[in-house]
Amino acid sequence: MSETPRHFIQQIIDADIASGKHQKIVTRFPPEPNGYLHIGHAKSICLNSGLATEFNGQFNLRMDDTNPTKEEIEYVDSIKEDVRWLGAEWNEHYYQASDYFDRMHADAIKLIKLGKAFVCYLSLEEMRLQKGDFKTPGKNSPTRDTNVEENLAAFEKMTRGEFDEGKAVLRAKIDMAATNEYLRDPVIYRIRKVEHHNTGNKWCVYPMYDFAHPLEDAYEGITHSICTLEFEKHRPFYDWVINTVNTPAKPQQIEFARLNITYTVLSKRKLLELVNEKHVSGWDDPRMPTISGLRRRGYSSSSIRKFCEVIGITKHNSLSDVALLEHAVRDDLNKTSPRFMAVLDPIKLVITNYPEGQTENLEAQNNPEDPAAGSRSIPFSKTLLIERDDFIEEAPKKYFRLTPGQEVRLRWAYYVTCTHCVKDATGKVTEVHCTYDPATKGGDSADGRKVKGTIHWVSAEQAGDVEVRLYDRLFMHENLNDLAEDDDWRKHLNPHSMQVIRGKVEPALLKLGQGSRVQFERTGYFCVDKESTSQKPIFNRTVSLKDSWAKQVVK
RNA sequence: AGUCCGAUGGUGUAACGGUAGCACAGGAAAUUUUGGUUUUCCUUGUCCAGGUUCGAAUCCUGGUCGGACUACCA
Repeated sequence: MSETPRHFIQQIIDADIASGKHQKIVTRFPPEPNGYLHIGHAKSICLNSGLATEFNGQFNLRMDDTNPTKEEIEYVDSIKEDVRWLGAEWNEHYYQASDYFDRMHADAIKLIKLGKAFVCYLSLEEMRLQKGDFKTPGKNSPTRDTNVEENLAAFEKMTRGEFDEGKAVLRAKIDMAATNEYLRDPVIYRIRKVEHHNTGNKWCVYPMYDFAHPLEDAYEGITHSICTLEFEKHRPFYDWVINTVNTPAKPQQIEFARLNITYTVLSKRKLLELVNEKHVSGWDDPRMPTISGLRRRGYSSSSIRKFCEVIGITKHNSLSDVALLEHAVRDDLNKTSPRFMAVLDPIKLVITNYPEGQTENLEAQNNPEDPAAGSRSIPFSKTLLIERDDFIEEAPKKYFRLTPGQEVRLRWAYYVTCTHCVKDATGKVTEVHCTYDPATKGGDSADGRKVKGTIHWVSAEQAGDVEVRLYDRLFMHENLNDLAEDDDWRKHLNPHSMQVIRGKVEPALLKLGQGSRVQFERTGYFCVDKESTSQKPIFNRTVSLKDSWAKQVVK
């Protein structure tokens, strides 16, 4: 009878609490530190930490670092930073799979002693051949029935480094005829003579994910081990490990659908390639769907959490419209970001009847959505800069901006009436001229006269110069999971995903620190880039404002 | 091909045998010192075929379509 609908995982937990199966729940987010976190991970982080919060349970952050050849400390650091930034609180519950290597090794020996694991000397290729396929059952390994003592000794030799890589593995002994291939005597330990970023050279045998993961969960007392759909078929082996090793805790694996977003790639491999092939400037390029990229782009963590809430949790694959993400950030930034005026494509506006050389300061509200945000003062003078497309000499119907004879409001300033424009030899408009009504100071007319249009401006003399980076979607193709095999996803990169321009801004904008999020009135939400300095201010466009006039024009 | 999983407007989701609802997107209007915001209204949906039932998105059967799986990766 709750107002908010409950997704299937919440329902499972509701039932587990009701039945007394668990008094307290424990969830975890277990990234492999081999890449940066992206918005798809955010979905999982919000889910797991959100459940822990909702049920007053515990949330663990755990590095799943069981493969020393792919993982790096750089990634560990970025993952922690991103999870923290998202607001998921792990408190003291930070763990690393590599911290459990001793216990896992002991549990592998336990399996050998139970007659449930054996050392196998088949080559990779031989093992593949003997595995069978959908139709045909696999063949038993020649060493499948080796006795416990020999297996123990052989595993000891593996552990001491007496075999070369690939010469021996430890396998679970289950059933080579199982319809689920993950039960056909899967490999649980392999030899890797590589330094591990955490355990150094202590080990040369490392556990496989399918063996390690259920144990990690059990060691930590995870009650609900939530993962993505592709692990569904691994669940029988997950349960086999838990039950055969007979761990005190019995975590339950639950799968949900991973996130897909239109015009976006969310595979670690492709993101890595975007970085390595220099299609973007790095993992935190503002066009990247990584957490660090979104953050640099100006997304707030609350907008990302909101997005994750809105898309829901299900068991079927779907493709979320990127507009949902953009809506979440606009909605948040509308309420929270202060407004400023910035002109991105300037053209001169001369107020012919305004006194030459005079400057006055005008008061502007910082955020109409939030009176508590206060106000600021903006310099005004005879020569202003306005947006080039806020003037059209021969305007279409319903055009509310400047055109000869039309009166508009300069935001927070005066009503002005356009008189004419000045053009250069090529016919390009170089100046717009107008007259102002001194009685409309502040942007209001005492006689009740209305204007349809309000435009933004900056005072030419006082305006600051800034670099503005206009970002657009990285890809032009809607569903990048749906390409033909011979179709390279790189061919769908948007060549105009970043446009760098010079803008003119009101002075107050120059005082902002890196990461500040603002709205440029009538244009969009922007934030101060991390490369921004007082000598060279840089603004990133997070997302444009909705523009119903632009839609009108298209029609 | 086999096994498993799934299918609700254009998109993402809710409804747990009893009025198909919400959000986004799209459209129309009102308000507006941002053609923003806000408000109101509108368009569009239960994969198909049978069955059970007074009643089916929901349960059953069979199809169709989609996804996952054939690593000493996670």
